[in-house]
Amino acid sequence: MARAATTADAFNAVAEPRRRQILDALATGERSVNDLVAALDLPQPQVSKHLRVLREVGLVLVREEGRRRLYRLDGRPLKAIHDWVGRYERSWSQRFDRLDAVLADLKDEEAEPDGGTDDDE
Amino acid sequence: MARAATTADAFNAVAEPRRRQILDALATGERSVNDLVAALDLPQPQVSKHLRVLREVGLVLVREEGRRRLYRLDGRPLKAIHDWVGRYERSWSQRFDRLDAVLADLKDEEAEPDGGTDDDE
DNA sequence: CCATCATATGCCCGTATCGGCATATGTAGC
DNA sequence: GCTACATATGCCGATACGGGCATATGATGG
Repeated sequence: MARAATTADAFNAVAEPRRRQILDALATGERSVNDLVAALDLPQPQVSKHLRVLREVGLVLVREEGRRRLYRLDGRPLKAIHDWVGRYERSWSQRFDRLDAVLADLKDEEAEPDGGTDDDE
Repeated sequence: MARAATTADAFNAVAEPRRRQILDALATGERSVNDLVAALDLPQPQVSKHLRVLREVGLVLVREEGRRRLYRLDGRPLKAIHDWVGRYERSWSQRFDRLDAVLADLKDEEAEPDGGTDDDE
């Protein structure tokens, strides 16, 4: 089977650093391919290929203007990532550490009703 | 070169759905490998391999208890993802749509000072 | 119509993936 | 020590990636 296609979903598409760079560059607004080539200092074919992936997962939209193509960000597919990752916020935010400790203690008590080390608070 | 290693960073590690499932299962608390095997209905070697990847990027911690290994979530590496994705929140949140439209209009005016279609808003 | 600019595709390579299966390592208990 | 359990590792095949480079497609202007 191998790894899931990069076009499988936003998670895979965005795992590639260059693709994130492209999105970052597009955050300011519409840009042509050549614009991006200059901004990211990458060979043009690569940029086009990365844009293809981003387009297939719906992260960018294209608009044709004369002979150039203007790419535009569409971050909606990122919401899924944000939502999923957001569920773990407690696990890095100091703000939730105390709560987690309490929950862990409660779980321990469930498992061992006789209570073990009753480390304070 | 090929795709970046799955162990390159949290972005790549988490792009794999099964690994997300594992993290989800660990969100409740520590679990042994066999626990996860049962919960996810996956062959044990696969679970072990996925756990290896998650460990290498620091998303899980292990604790040895007798002959079993208890894995525990450590979501800190997810913060980078959350931070990056968070910068795009405006692009999916309705809350920011109006602001974006205004910004886009401003940009258009910059580009075409003679004004084009002045579709009201 | 022909040359030029802008972008997309195609092909080759080396690499690392994930899945499946067998097996190695390691611990527990008799 | 040997057997059973728990987990990790190794090897295989298939796949598709990302980079490099050449080239096709497409639109513009003379």
